[in-house]
Amino acid sequence: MNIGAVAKQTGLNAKTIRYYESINLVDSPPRRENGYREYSEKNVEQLWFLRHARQFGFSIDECRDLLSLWANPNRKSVEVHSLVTEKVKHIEQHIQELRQMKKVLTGLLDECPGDDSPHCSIIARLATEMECPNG
Amino acid sequence: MNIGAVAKQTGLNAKTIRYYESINLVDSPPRRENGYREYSEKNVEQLWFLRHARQFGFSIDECRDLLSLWANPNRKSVEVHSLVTEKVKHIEQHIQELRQMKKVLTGLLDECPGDDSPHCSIIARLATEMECPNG
DNA sequence: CTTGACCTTATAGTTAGTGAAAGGTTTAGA
DNA sequence: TCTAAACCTTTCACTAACTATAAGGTCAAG
Repeated sequence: MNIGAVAKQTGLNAKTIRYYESINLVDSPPRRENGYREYSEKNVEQLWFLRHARQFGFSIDECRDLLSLWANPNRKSVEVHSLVTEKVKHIEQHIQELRQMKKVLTGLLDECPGDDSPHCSIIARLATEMECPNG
Repeated sequence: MNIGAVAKQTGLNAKTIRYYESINLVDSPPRRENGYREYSEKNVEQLWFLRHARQFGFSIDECRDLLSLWANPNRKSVEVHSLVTEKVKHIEQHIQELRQMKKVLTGLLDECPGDDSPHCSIIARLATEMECPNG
């Protein structure tokens, strides 16, 4: 299978696939005489795995760990479980930060007339020395 | 005022201040004979503005727009209002995406025993061809 | 024989800085 | 007066995860 077909099948960009290879995230497929990459079943499966893991929001480094756990028949499921638990915690944190930001900005919007006048409390607050709105 | 004092006052890193200057986000302060930057009140105010805007979560490009609105006495507050409204919308979108991710991962966690056995439905799901979990 | 769709590589750009290298200046202390 | 610390300067390289571009080789159809 050529890279284009693999890209179409997995939904990954061909450039992304080459990128994953360049950072040694996946095995390098063998090359044909003309230099083209020839993907085996196993190569394609790795890429599918990555496609899914990335969609779940895992970083490249986390994907590296997941791939290694996948490949290891002696893995303990608790390792996977704690990796994912950590991930969920980070996501929760991120959500909290965004909620706080949204709250502050929404508050500012209420104070801004939003008309043709130049008076705007948002601008005023940005320009004024004040304590940190997020903490 | 030297860059170090400005950094201490505004809470911005000196490198960050130089960086903002290098991308023409703020006015370049004049230099002394020894080449050191000499910050005026106005220079420092711009940096304060940036500090605040960044804390509110605005990107550098958005800060550029906000700075320009701030400097423009003929601005209409509706321009600021719609810029911030857009920002809030993006934050909401982002939150929704993270919520969806969290939901899926939490669901996976429930299916994984988290013990010493290698059997793990999380790994299994990542390895299996399936439809996109986010949409 | 040419056109277009493939494939290859290397390089640079994206965000918003941070770290390091290598050096000049100033100030405080011995 | 010398020196060490604490400033300041610049430029380059690095981060995450690709994407875009350039410049070129290969292959299949008409």
